[in-house]
Amino acid sequence: MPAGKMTIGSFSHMTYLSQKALRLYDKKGVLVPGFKDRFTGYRYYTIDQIEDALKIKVLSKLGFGLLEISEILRAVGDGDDKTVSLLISKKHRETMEEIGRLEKIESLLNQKRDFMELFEMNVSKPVVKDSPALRILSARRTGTYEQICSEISEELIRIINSPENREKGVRITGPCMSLCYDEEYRENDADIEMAIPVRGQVVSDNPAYSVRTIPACTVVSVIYKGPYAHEGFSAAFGNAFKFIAENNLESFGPDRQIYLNDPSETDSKDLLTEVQIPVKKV
Amino acid sequence: MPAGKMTIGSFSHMTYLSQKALRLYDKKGVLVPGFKDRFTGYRYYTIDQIEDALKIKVLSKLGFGLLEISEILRAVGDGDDKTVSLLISKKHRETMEEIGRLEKIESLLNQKRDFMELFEMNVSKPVVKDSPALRILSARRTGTYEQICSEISEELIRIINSPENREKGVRITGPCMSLCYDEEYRENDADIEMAIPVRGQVVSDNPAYSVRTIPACTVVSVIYKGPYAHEGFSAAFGNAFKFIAENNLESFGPDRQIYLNDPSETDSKDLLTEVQIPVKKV
DNA sequence: AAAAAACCATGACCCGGGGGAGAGAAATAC
DNA sequence: GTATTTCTCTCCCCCGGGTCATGGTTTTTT
Repeated sequence: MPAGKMTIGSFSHMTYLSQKALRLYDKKGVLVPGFKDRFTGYRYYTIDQIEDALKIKVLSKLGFGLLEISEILRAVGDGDDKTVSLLISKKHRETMEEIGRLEKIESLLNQKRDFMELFEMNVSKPVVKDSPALRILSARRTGTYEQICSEISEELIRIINSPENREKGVRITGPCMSLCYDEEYRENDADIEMAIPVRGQVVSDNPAYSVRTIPACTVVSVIYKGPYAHEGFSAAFGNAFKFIAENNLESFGPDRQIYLNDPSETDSKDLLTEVQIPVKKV
Repeated sequence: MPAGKMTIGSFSHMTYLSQKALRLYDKKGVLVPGFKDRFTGYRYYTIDQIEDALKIKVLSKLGFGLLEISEILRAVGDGDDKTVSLLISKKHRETMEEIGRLEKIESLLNQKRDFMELFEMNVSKPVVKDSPALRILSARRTGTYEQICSEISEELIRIINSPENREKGVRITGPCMSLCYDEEYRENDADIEMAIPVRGQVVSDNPAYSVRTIPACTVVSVIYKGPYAHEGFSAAFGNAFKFIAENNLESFGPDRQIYLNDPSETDSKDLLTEVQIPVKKV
């Protein structure tokens, strides 16, 4: 019965598991050495454990985590085939999903070889997120986009910067935004509410400009970079609605555009706009 | 100029990057907030940084590490297209390799659905490793496997356990092994050296049994589980030699079989044997 | 002006090990 | 019997954040 027990080094040599890994398995209880010197802490493995080690190695290469490996080994020991095959098919599913994810990445990397293009992508991917309730000062009007935006936003700033409101601690709490009430996109005669998030009691001499709170809601959001009057801008909407359709969502309520930087002091090609489309929760 | 700077929370909302991630990026220097309150430690981001954040997010989703992302952003800033495309193609390669690896795993998981089969695999994958020099007590003889093994190993144990050698501190330092000098596998008339690793000065009354040191060498190794007289055993050799051929290695010198557990006290189906085939270094 | 709510900060643990430091133990050599 | 080499031990940092926990700040509400 030569070498009934082995040190971690020789066990490592036999199983092709690193000493580091073996120590970890010991700590995690996945593979605890048969003997352990109380005083020196030395680990001594038995020959029987080679088998377990080989199993662990196989499972590990297959992508199972240590916790799953422990479960599987226990289930195998108990003859619990159901648990085992459940874990297997779960891992199989996960692996296929991961492959799909990587394949998408691969095609992107392959396609955009010269890469700078990747950064020219001026429409981000659509994302579902929760938009908090906002207390806004706003006015709603019909006309062309440019007109309404410039007119109303000027007036909004004027109101907020009035001495009266300044004294009352009224302040802007977020970027300027517009809400579009049209069902379809229209160039002229758009029905638009221009708004700016505020804090404090706003006093307005113009009754068209009032404070209200838009409720929190779930939105599909894309960020667009570039001038307002660009194809990419509608592409942003396009992407968002495509995403909504693909995911069986239903949009409702006014779309929002949030002007993340100031048109008056930003080069138009660097403008950032977030498009938010409220959707019903799933 | 509404909201010239944002807290980490609103920046997180805009960029879809978690606060945790943003703090990490700050620490790693990948994306440092534009302003930072010296006393409270609060981070304030500027609108310009949204762009960087979006880039980082894209790169991160593509699988780049933070270090690589920093490099890319810097290179992009410097207009250093070469570095960028190098990093891209590197990542592309890595991604394809990863896909290949996962596809192999996927087919294994798919194929061995009922899984218990996976553990019935009684031949491990061939591996190249370095085998250390060993000081052995051995004898070489011609005959059938069974005969030689049982005869010689009995004698080896007898010699080592003799009172004389016991007193001199002679001890066994590893599992029993055999070296096969035949070019081809042969059932009868095999030329076999049976050996056992020892320590100390061994005294032998039989000149056929002598101590020598087999040199360290590189070997291809497979571990086989099961009875010696099983198909799987030759499968182990088969796997190993296939592996050697596939990797353009050249085998030389006697093959070794290492008997990891004791035949006399182990059920034959649980026997573990390591097959080592010395190969020339590449 | 005080109380409450929301927000932000740091820090530690988790995955699965690789890499390395410094100290103690075991084997070999003389 | 001693000295040297070789093992082995534990402890800490690294990847890229998710997930608490605890405590300070800011904003909002009353």
